[in-house]
Amino acid sequence: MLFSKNLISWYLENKRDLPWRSTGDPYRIWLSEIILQQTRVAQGTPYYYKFIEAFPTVFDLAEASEEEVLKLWQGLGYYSRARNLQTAAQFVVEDLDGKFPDNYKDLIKLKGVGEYTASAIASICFKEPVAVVDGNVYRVLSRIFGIDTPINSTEGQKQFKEKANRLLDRKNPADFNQGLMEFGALHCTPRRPLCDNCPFSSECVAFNRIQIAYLPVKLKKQKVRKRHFNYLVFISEENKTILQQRKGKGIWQGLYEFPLVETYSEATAENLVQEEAYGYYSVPSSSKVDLFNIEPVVHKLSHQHIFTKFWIVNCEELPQQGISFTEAGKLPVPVLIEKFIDTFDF
DNA sequence: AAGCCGGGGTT
DNA sequence: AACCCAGGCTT
Repeated sequence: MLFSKNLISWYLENKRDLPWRSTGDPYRIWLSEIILQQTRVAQGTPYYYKFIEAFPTVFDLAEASEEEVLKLWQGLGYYSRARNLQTAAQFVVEDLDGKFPDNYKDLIKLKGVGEYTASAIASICFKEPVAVVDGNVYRVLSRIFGIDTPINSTEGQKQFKEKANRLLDRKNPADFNQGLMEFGALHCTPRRPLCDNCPFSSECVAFNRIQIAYLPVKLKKQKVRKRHFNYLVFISEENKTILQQRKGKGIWQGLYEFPLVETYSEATAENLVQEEAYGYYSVPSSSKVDLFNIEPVVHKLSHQHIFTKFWIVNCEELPQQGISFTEAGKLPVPVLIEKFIDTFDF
């Protein structure tokens, strides 16, 4: 009780003025929460404005094409969020008569809405007493209460969820939840938290034991996979090129890229031609292949490092249907491709 | 339970 | 280079 009271008063004095804090519209809160999944406020905010402008209501979003949504989402990453966003919007319009769900149980049925997001929307928009547990909450609670169960273990998730729900101010879950996250984002930060000016320092277990650096506990780190991508940048005499859509599983699903030859190690012009001979792409024998970048471009994802070579293929006619560079610029592409296009400057 | 899914900021 | 970010889905 004292904890929640202190927390909420800290929040009311220190909270940032963010665009989604001036609305009670569950559609807008939902949109902001999806955008902010694993994404910093500073990175997500421009996208929030773009989406609200392009799709002021859930009906507008439901009617858009998937390509339009992906193009607006371009650069934000985790593209399944964009696809799920639209699936959920269409579900709300077609199955719920355009009325957004107003409780946790129904919210979590939406594609892309998990325990965290359902709790956030339910508490913020409808004052339902359900505690959120995100990265901030793990950090703040583990430190103040000295909980050293790994936050990415099943036991840890259960434990932190129970703790948050016991602490929750059931009369004001909106400010409690946002306050806990805001406190983690602004004050109890991962590195160098502001302990000398902390309203909880007298009771904080980590501070009293000088163990801030050791909490929260997180199990192992995933090792990074290294991949070698070779993009064939076709350029015809008509100044057209080839982009194709990534399908199936894996990264960048639904986005467009140049024809890709992936190799197990760094490719040379010789073995690249051999790879092609295996039937991926037929490069017209009359065409000239030039390596654009001597040193591979390293594109780093959280779980993969992609070493990339761009091969310029000048040819009279394209081996398949091509598009102009102007059209290519309108398609959603990974940041890796976007940066190349900007550099190459057709 | 573990693996996969982006891009960028911070240290 | 490692860690983290208003996590969720698939296997």
